[in-house]
Amino acid sequence: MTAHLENLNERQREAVTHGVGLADQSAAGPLLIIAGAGSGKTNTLAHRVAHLILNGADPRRILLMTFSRRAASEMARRVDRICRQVLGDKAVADGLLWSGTFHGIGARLLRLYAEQIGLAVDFTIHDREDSADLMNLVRHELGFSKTETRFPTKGTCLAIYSRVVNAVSSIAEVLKSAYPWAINWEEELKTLFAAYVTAKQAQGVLDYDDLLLYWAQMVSHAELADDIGNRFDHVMVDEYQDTNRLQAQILMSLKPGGRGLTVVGDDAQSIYSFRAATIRNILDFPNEFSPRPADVITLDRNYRSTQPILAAANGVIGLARERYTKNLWTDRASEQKPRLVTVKDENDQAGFIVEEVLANREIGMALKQQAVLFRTSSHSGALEVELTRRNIPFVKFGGLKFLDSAHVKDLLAIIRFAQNPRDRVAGFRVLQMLPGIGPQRAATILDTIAADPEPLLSLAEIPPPPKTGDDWAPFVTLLTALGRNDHGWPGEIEKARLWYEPHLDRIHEDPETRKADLLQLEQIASGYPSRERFLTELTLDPPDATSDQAGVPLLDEDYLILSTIHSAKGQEWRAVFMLNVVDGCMPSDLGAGTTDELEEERRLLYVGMTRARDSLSLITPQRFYTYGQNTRGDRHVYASRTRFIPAMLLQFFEQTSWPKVAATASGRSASQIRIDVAANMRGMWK
DNA sequence: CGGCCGGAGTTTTTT
DNA sequence: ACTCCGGCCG
Repeated sequence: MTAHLENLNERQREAVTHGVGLADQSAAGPLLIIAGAGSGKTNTLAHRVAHLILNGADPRRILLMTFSRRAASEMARRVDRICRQVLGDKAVADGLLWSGTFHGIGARLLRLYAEQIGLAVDFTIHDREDSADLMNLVRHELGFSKTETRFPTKGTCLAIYSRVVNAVSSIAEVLKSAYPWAINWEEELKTLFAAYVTAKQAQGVLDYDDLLLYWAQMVSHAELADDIGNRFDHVMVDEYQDTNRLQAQILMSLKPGGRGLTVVGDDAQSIYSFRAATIRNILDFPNEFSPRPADVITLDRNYRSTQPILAAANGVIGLARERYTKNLWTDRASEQKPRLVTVKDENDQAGFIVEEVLANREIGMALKQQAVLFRTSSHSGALEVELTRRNIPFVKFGGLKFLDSAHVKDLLAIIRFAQNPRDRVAGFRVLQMLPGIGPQRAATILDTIAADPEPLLSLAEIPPPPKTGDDWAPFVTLLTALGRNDHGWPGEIEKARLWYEPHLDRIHEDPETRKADLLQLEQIASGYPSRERFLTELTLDPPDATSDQAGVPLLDEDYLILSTIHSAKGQEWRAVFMLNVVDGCMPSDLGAGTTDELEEERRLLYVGMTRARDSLSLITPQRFYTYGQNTRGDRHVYASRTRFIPAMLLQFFEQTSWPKVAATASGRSASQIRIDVAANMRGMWK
């Protein structure tokens, strides 16, 4: 019964067994696990869940909140494996029903309790862009688009709103700390946000922030909090350093005494403050409870990286202004220090990586075991071109998503409008796909049908807009069918696609590649049991990779990983390359304003470095391309090594440059080479 | 309604 | 340098 504990170290075992099997369960207080990078955090958490189940806990009553759904399914897989090892073939972890992200769990609970909190059960969820569109609509209606001096853009308005909500703060505070240039708009913003909230409610839509906000409101009511809290015997939260105040509030309402509550995280890896995450959550956690504070267990043995890599990473984080966790240690010895590679420019940077990646593969390291990390999605541009040219398959995580492309959003808007005809953003988008219909006419039509209890069916009674012509009838036929549920799921997405394709030809460039995307979307859709599930899960958990080829690479195919550092969180590779480790990229020029921002950039470098198992290369191009701002005209900038690796840390690195200067060793330069091209040409045909 | 032009603001990471 | 937004005109 304890065989599964044998592979753990003492600290991990302590974390896994904490509070389990006590005669008096009420003594099982809250637990904070500070888990350094590569310390077996996921493994420990998985063992804890498995251990609880093996000791009689009901998996259906365990709430497990991770940062992404990828992390959640990985966790479930491991829990299942551990349980099977002990119990034989009995599948146990299937019962792990409540695992997902904060937002995903929030959406589920809200549907469950919708009636009790006065929410439409069939609410749809707006992603960032939809929310911005709605904000813009409201901004227009209130006349803020025509102010004397410029009013903040829709994106900025939404960002301010979002921060106020997630940080449980006030408009005044947020403006003062993060948007000082907009400080005079406080009153208008208040009006705008009020109207934005009203609009969302009238249309039965929630945005990302609402999933947390409504949840928090729901559990601020004592009886509902009890009811929801009592559904779960154990609540576990991973990556706690990247949660915000609102999330902490939810957690504390759910388990006020902290019983059965476990949170895991590492303050040195907090990199989401732009999303209002606060490090205070994890630091203050122990003292949230009285009279007895939470127990704290620290995992500081690193199983991932070699000693030289860890020494360098420790050096970097050692210069942080504040830190709370201890240095990591390992017994994985190696002679190879991480490399600091100087190259001329971004092209050489790409050339270096291609050469190294291929060399690694020669010695048996699959492409998948290697990753290229960067601060900003656009930094990998030159590399992507080079990889494509050299026929090296890759998959990129982070940055622009499949779902962000206009044609995919178009098709989704049709489905969303069918699901929720009150959703004005979706309706607006759908109607404007037709020729002869712009914002004005779309608004009128939406107003007219909104008065009808069956808006989609009432479309048939609208007189065809004069310039829409023959396109009107098929449109009405489609939406009426969708409104009556004629085609069922997933059949209706095909009908929608067939209707849309001719319009796509008219609206967008290169329709062929776009059509391939739509087929792929249809493929994805068929994997979901219902329209509602499809829409909800796609919004909360979009497919996060893009690749150089159309379509998702087959699972057995080998490909190189390209990822933003943010998307690399929690992962590891044998070889890691980091692009543009120069001031201006790391730290990002624009994120280097305040000390706090700067400190977060430092942690970002640390997170990137600690992803590496065996080999780590930080690349510093001497010259890199930059987009305008103050450097007008001069498009290239001479860069210097990141300030996070000052001279005193150079001892931890091997400094090299590429290409090797040995190029002239053969004794002749390119200018001395003579070849007879003409003879070669003739030779081609002999 | 849709296309074109001029001006202004711009970040970068994601649920 | 680039994109987005809003205004103007056909």
